[in-house]
Amino acid sequence: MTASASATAKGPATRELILEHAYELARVGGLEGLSIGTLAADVGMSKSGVFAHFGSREDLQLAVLDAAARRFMAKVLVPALSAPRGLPRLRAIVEHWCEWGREHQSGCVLLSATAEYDGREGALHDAVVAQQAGWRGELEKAIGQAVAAGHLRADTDAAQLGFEIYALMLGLHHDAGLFGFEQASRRTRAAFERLWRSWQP
Amino acid sequence: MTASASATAKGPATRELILEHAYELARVGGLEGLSIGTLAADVGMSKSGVFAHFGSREDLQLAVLDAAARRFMAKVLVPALSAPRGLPRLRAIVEHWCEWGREHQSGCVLLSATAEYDGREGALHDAVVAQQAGWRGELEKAIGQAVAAGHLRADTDAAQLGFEIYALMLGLHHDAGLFGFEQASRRTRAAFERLWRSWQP
DNA sequence: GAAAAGAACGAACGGTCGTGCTATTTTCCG
DNA sequence: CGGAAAATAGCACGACCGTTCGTTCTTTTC
Repeated sequence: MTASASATAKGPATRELILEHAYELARVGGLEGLSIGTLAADVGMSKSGVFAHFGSREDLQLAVLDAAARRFMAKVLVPALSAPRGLPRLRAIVEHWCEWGREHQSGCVLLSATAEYDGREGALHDAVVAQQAGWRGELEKAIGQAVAAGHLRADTDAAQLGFEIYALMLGLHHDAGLFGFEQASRRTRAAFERLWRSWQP
Repeated sequence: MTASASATAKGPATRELILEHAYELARVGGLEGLSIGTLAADVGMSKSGVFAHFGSREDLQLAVLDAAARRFMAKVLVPALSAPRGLPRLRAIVEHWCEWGREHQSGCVLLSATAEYDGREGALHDAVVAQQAGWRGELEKAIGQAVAAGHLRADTDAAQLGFEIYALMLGLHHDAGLFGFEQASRRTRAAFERLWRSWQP
């Protein structure tokens, strides 16, 4: 086959299918717990068939991490962009983020990846840092717009507020996994109301 | 050897030595990444020699988790008990907790364990939940004393404040691992000052 | 329809995993 | 010092790991 283009080639399609299964497996076992044999059995393929789509296990893990990041952006950031700039959009981000947390009680690839790789070095560590820094940047951008719109105090430190928002979401995920989502969700919402209030102009 | 008691028997002593090495290894690789072979090489013993001290890998992991919990209590809670009850003690807990975070940038067994086991079931999951619930209980107890002493608002919800404190410490650990401890520490302290202020009577 | 390319398979490799079993060494008490 | 008991080593096992290689089946292109 040369480069002519039917609707969809077979290769990329199954690669996507594999990534979908891998994503689900990694949610429970983390990227470190993801094994090619288990993944192949889950997809219904041979080990070598799966392996051929990624040059190595590390490349597979990188691809799963990237897929997770794209999903997160599509589920949390993109829908919030339809809310008006400023505090409404910030609230929308948090809202969709909580929903993401509800759907990922069994584990979130992005979070487990930070726990798995923050102490080591290598391509995965770098990718995790880049992903986290990118998302934090988006968050701070939305905060900056809320400041510019006068919805938050003019002397708001975007990085500081971004940290506190992120910390609350970490708390949600942590407590949801251990003590149940409903209780954790209630406390998170209460904390956010206090947070918004204390940064309002 | 029967049950008579010299100063220290050999067995428990090397068991403790093994646990020390295992704890350090688990800080980096997590409890899931802890392997008996690597541990044995690290201690300078044979695999079977190490293995004999714990009936199984799972028992080893449980022992490491327990050792981590005892260390945490000894480093964070116990020293804070010498501060007077109420807000001073609460602040002391946070202070020693931050110090713990500084010494555990490369990874904390207790936190990685929650990430590794919160979605599964089994003895380790149960142990993690018990440990986390126990610590949260201690935290809420200290909060309750601060309320009783009039250092915090009388209508303070101890569980809610406990959640928010814990969330900030999660934020510290997260950001310290990814972006450096100093920056994360500054933001955590700033957040805590705001937090205390917003719950003061 | 022949030829070329792509995709998946199956078997095998060297390693490491956790876990048994049997010796051998070390420790401790009388 | 001697003998029981505890501690450690050595070895082997089956299972799984990531990876490589040659083969086969399917699809596309000429």
